[in-house]
Amino acid sequence: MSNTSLELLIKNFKDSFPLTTKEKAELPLRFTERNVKRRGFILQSGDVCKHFTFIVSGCFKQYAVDKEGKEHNLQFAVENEWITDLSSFYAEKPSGVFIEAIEPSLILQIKHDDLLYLYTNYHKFDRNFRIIVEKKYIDLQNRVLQSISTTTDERYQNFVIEYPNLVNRLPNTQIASYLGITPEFLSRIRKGLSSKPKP
Amino acid sequence: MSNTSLELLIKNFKDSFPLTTKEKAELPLRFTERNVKRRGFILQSGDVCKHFTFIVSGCFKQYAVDKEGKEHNLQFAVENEWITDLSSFYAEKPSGVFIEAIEPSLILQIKHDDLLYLYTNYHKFDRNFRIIVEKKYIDLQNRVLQSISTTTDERYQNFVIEYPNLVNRLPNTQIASYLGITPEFLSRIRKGLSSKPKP
DNA sequence: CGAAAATTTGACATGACTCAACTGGAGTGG
DNA sequence: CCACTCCAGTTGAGTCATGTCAAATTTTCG
Repeated sequence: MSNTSLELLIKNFKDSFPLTTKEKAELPLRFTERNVKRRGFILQSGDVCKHFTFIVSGCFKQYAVDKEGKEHNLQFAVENEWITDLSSFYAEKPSGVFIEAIEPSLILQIKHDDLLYLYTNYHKFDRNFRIIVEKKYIDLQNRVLQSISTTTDERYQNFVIEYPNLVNRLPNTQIASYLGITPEFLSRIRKGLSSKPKP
Repeated sequence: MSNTSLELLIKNFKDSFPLTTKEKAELPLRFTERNVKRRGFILQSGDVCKHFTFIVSGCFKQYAVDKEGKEHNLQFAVENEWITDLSSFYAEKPSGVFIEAIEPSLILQIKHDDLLYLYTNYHKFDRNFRIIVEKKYIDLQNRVLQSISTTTDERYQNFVIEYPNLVNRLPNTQIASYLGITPEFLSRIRKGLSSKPKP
């Protein structure tokens, strides 16, 4: 594991509860560094999700594919964020989603058993991963709230405000999939058609 | 705290990681039992969410109110489940949601500081609350996936299959609010209009 | 029992999708 | 450097999904 990767990981934990020297020493033993090419997968539907992944650099999307073959983006994740399919990872059951690199990426991955080892032997990891998931839960809940209470316009505006960096990095097709609308309709929203009052 | 309440709480933890005798002894000291009338609030928008709540019996809804005064249900929770506004609870900031009893209910509540006390002094509570939130996260993610990938019909059908007990206990208005549709349209879905081919 | 809430229904308006065609860049190979 | 393809993005026309509003009916709960 490279030094810069390790430092970013330590810094990420530090934002919740800083690690002790002994805890820090575990990281290179338990995490594996890996390069992923653009369009590379770290999880495919049907496989068991074996890793909890920390993104050092790059960008990923997590999506499900419906019966008609359409992709539906569940989330994006960029550098200094975590991604996994929690449901598959903990239950060790086949996943229903894909996790794919949108950009060439550098990641640190920990296997299920190694994470359980950390949980069991160090109180702090239980705590820090509790907080990681809590933050993700809060994001998801805001998203659910938006999906049931706002117009599609507003949801797009909010996306632009909340993830300005993603708007530049992603094609609109991907954002449309995330918002649950067609690319054509997103195009019209962007043109401002739907917000114009009649002349 | 009554014995039956305590037993249900212990049993709830046991489904993740069973508590030791010492840990069990903390529960009556840290949790407070409370009766809530139908339509009673345990959290109102604008207030800080001070408790993590375990439901012994009864049923609650968590919802946000938009500018037009409409309610949007984020989640329901029944006996043997947990409910709080995580975002307000941990940040100790004013909440944007209400949590209201749909039925007369009996609950156990723990305050922020008491929960932090348990987290700090007993590894097991960090772990068990990590698992509680992970399960809720998985539910939410499935919900997001449905909202961006399925028709309204399917979402209602899934709701009926996944929460058969709730369908009996809740008025359809509440379910419509949860699904993000109008009560009128839900009524039509239930009539099967939207799936019927033309005569 | 009586008031308030929930449900259903009809007519109409609007949001959002589909499909097909067109535009305009970003590679790629000659 | 040009011609070509490929893909994201845009646009228009028609259609289906869902919302709005209003009224009639039923259910629920105090």
